[in-house]
Amino acid sequence: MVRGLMKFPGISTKLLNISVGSLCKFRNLEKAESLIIDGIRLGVLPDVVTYNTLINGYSRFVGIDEAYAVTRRMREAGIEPDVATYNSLISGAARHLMLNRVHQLFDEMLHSGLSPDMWSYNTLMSCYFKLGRHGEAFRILHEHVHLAGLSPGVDTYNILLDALCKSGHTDNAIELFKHLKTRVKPELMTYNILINGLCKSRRVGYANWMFRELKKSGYTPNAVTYTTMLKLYFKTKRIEKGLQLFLKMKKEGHTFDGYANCAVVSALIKTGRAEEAYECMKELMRSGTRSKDIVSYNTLLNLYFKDGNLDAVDDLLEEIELKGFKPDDYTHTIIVNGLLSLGHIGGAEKHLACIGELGMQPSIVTCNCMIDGLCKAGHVDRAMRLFASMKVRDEYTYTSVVHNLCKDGQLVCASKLLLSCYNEGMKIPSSARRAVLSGLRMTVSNQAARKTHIKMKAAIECNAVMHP
DNA sequence: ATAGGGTTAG
Repeated sequence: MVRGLMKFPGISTKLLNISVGSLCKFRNLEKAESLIIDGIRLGVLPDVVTYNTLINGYSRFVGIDEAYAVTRRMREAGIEPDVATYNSLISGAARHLMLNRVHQLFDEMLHSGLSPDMWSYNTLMSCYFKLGRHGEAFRILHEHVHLAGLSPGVDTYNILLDALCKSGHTDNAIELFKHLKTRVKPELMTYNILINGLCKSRRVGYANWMFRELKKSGYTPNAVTYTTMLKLYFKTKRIEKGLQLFLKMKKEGHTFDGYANCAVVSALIKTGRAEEAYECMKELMRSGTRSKDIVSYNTLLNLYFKDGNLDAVDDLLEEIELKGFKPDDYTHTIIVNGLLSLGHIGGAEKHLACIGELGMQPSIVTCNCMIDGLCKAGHVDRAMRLFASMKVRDEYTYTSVVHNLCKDGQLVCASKLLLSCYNEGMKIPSSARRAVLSGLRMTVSNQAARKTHIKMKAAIECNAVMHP
């Protein structure tokens, strides 16, 4: 291949870059590097683009240190890194949320006399957003971007909109959308981000409005748009409408990657339609290898568990390992929850322990399932021990514990936990409050307990006014 | 750099 390049001096480096680019794209970094070395031997000199391509590959697929090591080799070859080099390194560090590293690279870039561009700042801002540090992200936009004389592009707005939506500030997102339309042309992605954010916060009317805006602006909805709408239908219990949309998606070729299938299957499982779920899952597994990822395996695993098909579960777990997919938090939750719902309490506890042995930390969702399952199997004491050991808990943890303590007659404990939720501003469904109050209302013979109950009731009712 | 799928309580 390289010998061929020799025949075309001048364009040979361009051809080298194209080859290096496609090798890097398919994670073939060693081959890309040896191609560069062969090239040098034969007089085809790599340029800054060649090295940037390689650095980008290392940064994406290997690691930030390995990517950085290439910049040294680059300098040795007499080529100085440019802004694109640093942007690749920065995005690698940002992907792993290594904020210190990101800042270090910014400093180094400035010291080399290079100015960060809009892409650099976009990466920095998205890193701050992912860390939940919105204030600092906006500070970068207002102070650094404008100071540098840069102006936000549509991609900057996309990042801002997504962050606003995901943090629940959908009103601000809508305002920002109206503003950005006066400055840049929204992309299809811009609409998709907004529709998704509006759907997730149940702003159905606005979501439909944005969908119409999308079509008015001349774009055609894509697989992402439709999958988002599909989820909205399922969430609002419009199963038939969702299934109709899925049919349309299939006809128009929007189900190639299996995303929609997974959404449909899990909706069918939840509504007890296992037969149809199997049918839909079969379509997914028949299609290209691209759609068989850990998410589709998790979906299928959940289906087998909900169907009580433990033999199929075993086979599937073996297949997952054989194919080299790595079980994630969802996989473990599905296993623990599946075992619990089939009455295999000991098996679930064993699996929970084995997560730690695999070097992973059981997720909060997995623990929530375990707590709920233990309670329902009558082991409230064991559940409360796990509850006590959890460093972070969410509304699922508390809702489950409060309900189960009520059922177990531990009303004072349930009341205290419920009150602590109100104090922390946690959103607890009103059903939990009703359970506690009706428990407390039951007459107790013991005079002291009765007094405590009355006090608890008063405190909870007082909170009910402030947290309806 | 930025969009969609899979797990839990009532």
